[in-house]
Amino acid sequence: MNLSLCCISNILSEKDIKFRTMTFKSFSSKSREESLEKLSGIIANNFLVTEKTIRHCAANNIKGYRFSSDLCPIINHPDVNLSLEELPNFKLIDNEIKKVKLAIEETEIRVGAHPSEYISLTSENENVINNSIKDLEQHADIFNRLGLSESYYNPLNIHIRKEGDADFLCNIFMKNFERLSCSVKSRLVLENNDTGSTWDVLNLKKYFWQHYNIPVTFDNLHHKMLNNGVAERDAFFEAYETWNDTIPIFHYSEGKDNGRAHKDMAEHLPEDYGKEVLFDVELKSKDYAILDILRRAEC
DNA sequence: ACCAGTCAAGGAAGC
DNA sequence: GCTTCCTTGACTGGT
Repeated sequence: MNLSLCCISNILSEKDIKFRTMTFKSFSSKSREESLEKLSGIIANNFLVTEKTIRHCAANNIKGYRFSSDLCPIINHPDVNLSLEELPNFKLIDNEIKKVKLAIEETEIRVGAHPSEYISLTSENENVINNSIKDLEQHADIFNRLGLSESYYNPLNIHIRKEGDADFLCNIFMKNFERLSCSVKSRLVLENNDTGSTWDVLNLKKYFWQHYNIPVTFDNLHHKMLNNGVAERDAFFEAYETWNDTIPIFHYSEGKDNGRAHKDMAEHLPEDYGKEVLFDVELKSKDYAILDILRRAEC
C-alpha cells in the first residue's frame, strides 16, 4: 500500500525537529533588518526539517510526502513581498534546498502540495485572486527549484471553494487559470469538497476535466459528506480516470463522530479497489497513523 | 515548564 | 452589513 505523509511527522516533532513560522504581526513588530534575519533562519530551518522528514518517510516505507504550505512564511504578504534571493542568508537557504532536492532524488519519494485552503480562483475580489495566484506561483517556484516535474506526478492540489452556479464559477476559474504560469497549470489538480453541494467528484469532472483536462483528486471523507447519491466506488473510478497515465494522489481520512474533523488514527484501511494509488493520509497522528495502517495492511 | 490566548486566511452562515 | 465560525500548528505572554 502506497501512503503519503501530510506535512508533519509527529515522530520527528517529538524530537524537536519542527517547522517554525512567523506572523505578519511579529514581522512588523521589529525592524525590517532584524525581522529578515529571523525569517531567513526560519526558512532555512523549514527546508532542513523537510529534508529530514523525507528521509524519515523513506526509512519507514512511506512512499510520498505532501509539502508544508508554510515553508516560507509571509514572503508573499503584500507588505513584505520578497523573493528568496532577497533574504539575507539566501546561500544558506539555497544549500538546504539543494539537500531537499538530493533527498527526493535519492529516496524517490513522490511529493506534492496542497496550497492553502484559503486560495480561491473563483473570488469576485481581485485582491483575493492576486494573492491566490502569487501563492500558487510560489509553490511552483519551490517545486522548480527542487527539480520536480512539471506534471501531475508532482501535483498542486486545491479546492474551488466558492459555491453556487457551476457554469458561472467554472468560467471565472478558467479565466483566472489562464493567468497562471505553465509551472502551475501543468501541476494543478482539483479536489472534491463538501462545504456546499456544488463541487462533488462528478461536477469537478464534468466542468474541469471534460473541457479542460484538469484531474480530479478523490477525497473519501469529503465524498462521504457530499456525494449526491453516487457510490464511493463509482466516484473513485470516475476520479481515477481523470489522471490518465499518472498514478493518482488521492486523500484518505476518517471522520471523528461521523463528522468532518479528522480522527487521530484510522480504524479501517484505505480502499484502492485494486488500482494503484498514492494516498495522502489526513489523520491527526500523522506518521503514527500511517505506520499503523501499514502494519495492519500486511496481515 | 506549562497553559491559555493569539495569529493568518476567504467564504458561509447567522444576527 | 456586520460578526462569528471554520481549521491548524506554532508563537506569545503570563504564571
